[in-house]
Amino acid sequence: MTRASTLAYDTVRQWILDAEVRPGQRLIEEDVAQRIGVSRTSVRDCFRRLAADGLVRTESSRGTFVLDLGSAEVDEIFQLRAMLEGHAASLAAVHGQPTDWDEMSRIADAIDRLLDQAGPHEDGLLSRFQALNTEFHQALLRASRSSRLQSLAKGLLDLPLVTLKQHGWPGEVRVRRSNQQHWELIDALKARDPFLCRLRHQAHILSARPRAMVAQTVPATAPM
Amino acid sequence: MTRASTLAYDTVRQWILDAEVRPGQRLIEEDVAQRIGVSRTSVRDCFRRLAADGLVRTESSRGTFVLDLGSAEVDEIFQLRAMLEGHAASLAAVHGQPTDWDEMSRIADAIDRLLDQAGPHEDGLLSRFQALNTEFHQALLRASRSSRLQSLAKGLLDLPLVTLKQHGWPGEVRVRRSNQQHWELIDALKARDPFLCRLRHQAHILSARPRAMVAQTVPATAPM
DNA sequence: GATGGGCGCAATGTACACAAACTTCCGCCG
DNA sequence: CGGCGGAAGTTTGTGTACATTGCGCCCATC
Repeated sequence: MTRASTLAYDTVRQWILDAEVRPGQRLIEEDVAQRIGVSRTSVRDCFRRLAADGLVRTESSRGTFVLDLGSAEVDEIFQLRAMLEGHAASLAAVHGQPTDWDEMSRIADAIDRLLDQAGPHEDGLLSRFQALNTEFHQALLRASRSSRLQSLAKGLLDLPLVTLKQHGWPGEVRVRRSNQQHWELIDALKARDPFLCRLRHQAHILSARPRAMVAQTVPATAPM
Repeated sequence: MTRASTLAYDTVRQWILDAEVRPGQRLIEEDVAQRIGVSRTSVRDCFRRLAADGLVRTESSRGTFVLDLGSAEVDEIFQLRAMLEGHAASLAAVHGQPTDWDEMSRIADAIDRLLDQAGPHEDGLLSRFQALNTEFHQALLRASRSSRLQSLAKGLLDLPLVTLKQHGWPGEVRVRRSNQQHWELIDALKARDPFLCRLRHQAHILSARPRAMVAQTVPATAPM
């Protein structure tokens, strides 16, 4: 699993996240194997790992298909992320260390600098922001010191990325506001206020949710 | 993936849940393949699926090892279950159908009958109760009509089973009380009270948590 | 006697070949 | 003309053989 299988995994994963393969598209083992230059065995192995991540689904004897999320499902994922990462934020307020705040500050600063340096609408800006944003959220998860929670929430982080990419650049105003919320979370963490951390981070995540189809979910039972 | 691989998956999964292989034990692909009567290929496939379930972990080039949970991790899992399944309960109160209540009632009734029929301490009673109990919780998850939440929570259901088995039969009083809580949840679902459903089910799950090491977690930030 | 390096074995990782299954398309019958 | 059934082709599932890697033991040297 050291070389070929991991190469295949990284490659196909990037294809999916970069939308180089369409959502819902069928991936044929031999095609993928030839494109990457490894054997079908390794590709099958990589498909299993991607299936575990939820990035593809494999139907018995019928093929594996790239993740295709409806807007209702995207909304569902954001709700779950709000619940799980909100919990992580409150745990981080208690179990986190100053080095964790440093790490998160470093990433938030990188996002600020990215926005300052970047021109009006550079290509790849969205991808670089998403990468840093994901890093920030993962740093928070690590700070919670809860490995199970970490792996659960991590599994939800990447899923909506391909959908979000289709929405295009959300606009500098929204992105700056989002990073402002990152800094506010860091403040609450430093103050070691678990309740405030939970609420701020939940609000932050739900703010980033795409606007379509916010109805149909149940406000009264929103995650707390 | 239809025959051999699934056979291997079911078999090894049962080994783990029945504690026929020790937690932390290394599983050697060829040994397992010979014991089950399939090839190493299928066993590798089944290991990947078990790793996705979290029942084993595979270290690159070093082997796959049976899940071994410390008591702190078990407690962590129960906290997460309370949060996730509590949310599922509130969603079920809104999205659930009468057929769902029927299904859950059927299972709760089966648990009652199991306790009535069984003598003082029949062997395998614990396993049969755990099976029915898992069924009940899965029925609730289905009633939530949230596929993502369902798969997340389902992944946590089986994990502590092997540890719980080591604690032995919890006693008829506790089991009857647990099933009483099942009936109370069904009542709240029928009343379509999301908030009450969430609270009752969270309390139910935390009640079933093993007693050791309940400290070290953070009461003030308990999942809501 | 202890430590470090190299060699050998065992288990995993990879490739390829064969078998089973699903899909599709074409022909036949109603 | 339409629907159903079968056969061929494509794709996945499984088994086996080979390469690679990690680990431990043994021997040599200090």
